[in-house]
Amino acid sequence: MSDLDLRKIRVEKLEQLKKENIDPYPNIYKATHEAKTVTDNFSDLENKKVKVAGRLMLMRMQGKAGFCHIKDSTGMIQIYVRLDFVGEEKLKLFKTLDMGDIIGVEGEVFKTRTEEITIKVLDFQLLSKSLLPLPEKWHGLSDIEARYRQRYLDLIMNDDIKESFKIRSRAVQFMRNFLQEKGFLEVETPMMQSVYGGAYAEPFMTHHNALDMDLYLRIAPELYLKRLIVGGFGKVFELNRNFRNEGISTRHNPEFTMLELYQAYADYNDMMEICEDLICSLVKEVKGSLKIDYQDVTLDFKRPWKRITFLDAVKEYCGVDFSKIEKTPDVKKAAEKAGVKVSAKMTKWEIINEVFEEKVEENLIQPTFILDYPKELSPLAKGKPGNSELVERFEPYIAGREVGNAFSELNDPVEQKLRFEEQVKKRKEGNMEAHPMDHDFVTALEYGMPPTGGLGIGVDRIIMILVNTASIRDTILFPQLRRKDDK
RNA sequence: GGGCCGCUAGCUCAAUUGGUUAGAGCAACGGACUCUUAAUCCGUAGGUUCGGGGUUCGAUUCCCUGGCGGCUCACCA
Repeated sequence: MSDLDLRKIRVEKLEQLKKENIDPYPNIYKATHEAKTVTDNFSDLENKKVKVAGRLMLMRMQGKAGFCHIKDSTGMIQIYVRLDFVGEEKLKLFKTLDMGDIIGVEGEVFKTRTEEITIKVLDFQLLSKSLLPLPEKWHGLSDIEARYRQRYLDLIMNDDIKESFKIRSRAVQFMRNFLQEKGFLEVETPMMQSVYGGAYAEPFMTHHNALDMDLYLRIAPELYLKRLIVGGFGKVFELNRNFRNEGISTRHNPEFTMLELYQAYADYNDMMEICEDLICSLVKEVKGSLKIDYQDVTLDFKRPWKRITFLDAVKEYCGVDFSKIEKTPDVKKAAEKAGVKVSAKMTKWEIINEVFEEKVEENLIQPTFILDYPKELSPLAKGKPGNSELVERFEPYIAGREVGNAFSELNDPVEQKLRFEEQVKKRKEGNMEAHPMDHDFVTALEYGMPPTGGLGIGVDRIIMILVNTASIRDTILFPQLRRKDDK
């Protein structure tokens, strides 16, 4: 039977209901209890009247009586409908109901012979007629594409995905509370920017008609948050969406959630402390332990996490000590010898970074801080004293993936301007991910920004670990998909 | 964007080397059934096999092309 036929039958039922003056979509129903509160408080509620509302998920009718399960936001509960209790009219009406219909039931709480907590229905009301059949009750909805495109069906049928999004909500809430308790002020800065910056990425472009001006969706809030530090806020954070116009993968969605925080009179060591504290507290809160299973490994978040410099990490996993190699051609030779492909126009630090990505990242399973990155690749970070080529920057890695980025913020306006100019030069050479010049940001720095530490954490990637999924799509309710024409 | 894999009834899945009229369970419809648990039993109906083209006496199956998805590589930091 095609879905149109199935729908037609239900539409006819709908018409019939209207003929009988039954509103299939009444405005309100006041339930007194949720499914879980009934099952959790049976001893108090036994033989008492309750009103519960939910979606019909299972029906076992046997002529003049029947058991069904309804599901509300808290879970499932069994209901028992019987001719003796509801009368002939209502039983007839009940039999016309379909799985997926949303009903409100009023009745007494009892236990069946098999000890299942059940509501003996004395009266019920249809609250919303469902016109389309639900997926199969046993296997549910497993088609991955359908689960993303019709997430509502996924949520109705698959309790585990619903649980994942509850965890996500709790985690985000936890991060906000954690930071607010530490004195950080949550702020909101522009998502539509005329100059974008704060990360290496291509932006989405849009246009404001009244101003007749192109705008970019932000790739990061960084430069605005630092303006706020200039303005005198001591601790700020923003937890919201970023947009990057790049490939989609199990680890990338075009819009994703980022936490960025900035603290005046702090440096990257302070950020490391906050990062460790935040993530460990979060893991403990959500998972109840600092040791958790993720895919096929066990992650141990016990503090302190491993700390190793960028160059030492390359040395450890690739066997080459690039700190001892000065000239670009020699760096290139060493990289190629290590089996890393490099192109002719790459600079020394781009090559070493390539080696890091190829050889090191996949090994960083346990929570690890990689410290002291190349200055050339970190145009917003402050230099490391005593080394002209490195900056005070770290990235936390978990399960082989970069989950954040932090540094002692560059607050020297003259140097910042030079760094931007280097970026602009790279752009002209064809690197479209390089930063554009942001004159106003430099101006802000010229008024003076205190020494500041900043930290960014990829929220979706942290959630992936908490809900043990290999795909970022399982942490985003409506992941981006290619448009599919209906009909 | 490249490579590999997938797409069959509303859902979950079958269909022999290319061979009758594409099957089954659930859902639906009709009937029986007043403590069921994926309720059971009897019966009925339901298909653009992702779209288009080709090869063939014959295509769900083979070829070409397009669509969508998954994994992966690239881009991404």
